[in-house]
Amino acid sequence: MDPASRITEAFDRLPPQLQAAARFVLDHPDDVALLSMREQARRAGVPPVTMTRLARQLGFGDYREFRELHARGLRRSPASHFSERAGSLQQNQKMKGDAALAAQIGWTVAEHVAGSHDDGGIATLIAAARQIEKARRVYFLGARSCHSVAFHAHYVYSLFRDNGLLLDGAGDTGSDALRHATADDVLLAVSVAPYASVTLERAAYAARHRRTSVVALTDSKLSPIGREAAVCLLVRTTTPSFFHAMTPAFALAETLIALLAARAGDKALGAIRNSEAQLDAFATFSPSNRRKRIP
Amino acid sequence: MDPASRITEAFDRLPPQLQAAARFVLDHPDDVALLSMREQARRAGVPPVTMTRLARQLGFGDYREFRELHARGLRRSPASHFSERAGSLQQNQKMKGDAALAAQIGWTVAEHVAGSHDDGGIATLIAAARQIEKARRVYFLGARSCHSVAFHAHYVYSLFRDNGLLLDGAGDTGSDALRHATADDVLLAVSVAPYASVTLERAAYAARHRRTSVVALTDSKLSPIGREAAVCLLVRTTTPSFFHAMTPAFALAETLIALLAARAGDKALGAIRNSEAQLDAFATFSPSNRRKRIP
DNA sequence: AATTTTATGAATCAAATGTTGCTTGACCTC
DNA sequence: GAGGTCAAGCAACATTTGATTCATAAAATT
Repeated sequence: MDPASRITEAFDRLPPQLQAAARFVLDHPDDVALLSMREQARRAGVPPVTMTRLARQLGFGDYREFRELHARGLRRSPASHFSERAGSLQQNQKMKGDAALAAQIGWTVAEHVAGSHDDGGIATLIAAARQIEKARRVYFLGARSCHSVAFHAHYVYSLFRDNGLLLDGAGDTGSDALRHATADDVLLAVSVAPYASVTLERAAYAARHRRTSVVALTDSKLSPIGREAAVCLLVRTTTPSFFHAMTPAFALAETLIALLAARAGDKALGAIRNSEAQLDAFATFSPSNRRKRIP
Repeated sequence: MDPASRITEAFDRLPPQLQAAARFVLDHPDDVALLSMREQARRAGVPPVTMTRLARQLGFGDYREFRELHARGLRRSPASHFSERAGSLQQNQKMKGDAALAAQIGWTVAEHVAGSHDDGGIATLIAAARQIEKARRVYFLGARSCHSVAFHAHYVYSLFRDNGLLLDGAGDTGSDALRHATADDVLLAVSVAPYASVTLERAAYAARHRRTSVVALTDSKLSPIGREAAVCLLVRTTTPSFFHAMTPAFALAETLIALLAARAGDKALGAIRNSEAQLDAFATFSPSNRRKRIP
């Protein structure tokens, strides 16, 4: 529950000194997260113990708990929706071992997905869409763990545009097409740590020698590819598991393509009908339960 | 001056370890203000000294100075304490057109990811893991939009097990390997609407003629492939966008593989070190900022 | 090849943090 | 007035924090 309302609710039942502390907390919630507890006590004009007691009185085990709740409200990407749910679920059910791990992975990733779609994320998403829309040709590049992302983006993109090219030819011919890249083209490059060398080399080649604008889908502005890029789509990849997660990158790529389709409007719709007809002719999909949307 | 721009400006002149620290700071500015310096160092994967040195290098006398600059950017204006950040909702409504769509997609998908990791989801996830663990061989199958999911699952799986096989040979030889499938094998088949015919045919062949158990990653227990399956991992694919989302399926697959790695414990760890060594020999990854986990 | 310079992490240090135990004093009840 | 309860604060505590020192390793320079 929101700590502020918890305080106001309990305020009247508090002894005078605790009320003084509570008032300070209520008036300076940011300080609770940013200052040391002793410093808060100093400013509130109470001895440090009082702060401890306040937290305890409000039902927290720790002052750390209390502080972290305030910190969560302060963070700029407050996607905390999922981890909150995680906490309660886990306490209720006392998941153990594998189940707990799996659950934590799921919630963390969900949070990362939501987090990459915050205001800043969407702004860059739109910037990327603009770049791609005016491109003569769009190259999709991603190696190893990032390959699936590039592949999928290209696949869906190709359902409504015919100027997309996936750079993954067999026999190391993957990037031959880049030889014909121009300054009017866009390279959508996917690369998160650990950064596959091929991707970096090819993106650098495209950017420097072909003057192609690079839209990077990566994990940091300062990643090798982020520095090369005109637009930088950022995602988190950390998880409690052994590996890092590609799901957030996948999600952002998917949204980007959906955004492009939406912006193309009827044009995209017509193209998709076209694709459907062609795929029908090949009996690509099972006839039962046919849906409207292809991918 | 803005610490972020000060970092990007000085980044190139920094030694590698300081760059690692700088990256963390730039990627997690909130954490700089809210976490202890040592904790930041831990998360950045550098010793605590490095953080001190970074602050000093950037022209701050103290780490405290550095942190306080970040804290200042975090503080809310006094007025907003009471409106309690109804921000996210309001902003969503203020958003228009593309931005609103993108935000909604992100939110919906995040919800689906979290939803597929609920109690039931995790139970089946563990059931699937059990099946796979005792398998002689594990086949990965997914066509079209589901290909990326199968590909990624196989890629990560192969980092610590050598009995995985991706069914996607060129020239329509994709499923020749299934001819040697046995009842001791498992087929992980990914198939969501609209269901690609190849996947269904091949899964049916494996299940009926080879007696191979099928673990299905699909959108309904009643989907063509769900009825064939021994274990059924379910995901939602609906979005407000034109297409349906593959991200939830991707996420669940990723968790499944992570779960397998975790359950394998040290065995998996050793195998991964092995993979790392081999990839190092081929200089697969960029040496800068090497992280611990591969995929 | 030799020498200087730079980069890095382990060990160490004093300062601070949050907590606990104990004491004091006020107020109430019987 | 004795006994009890509750607030409140002091002092000591083990931890943790951020900084410093020093030895070694790696680059750059001569």
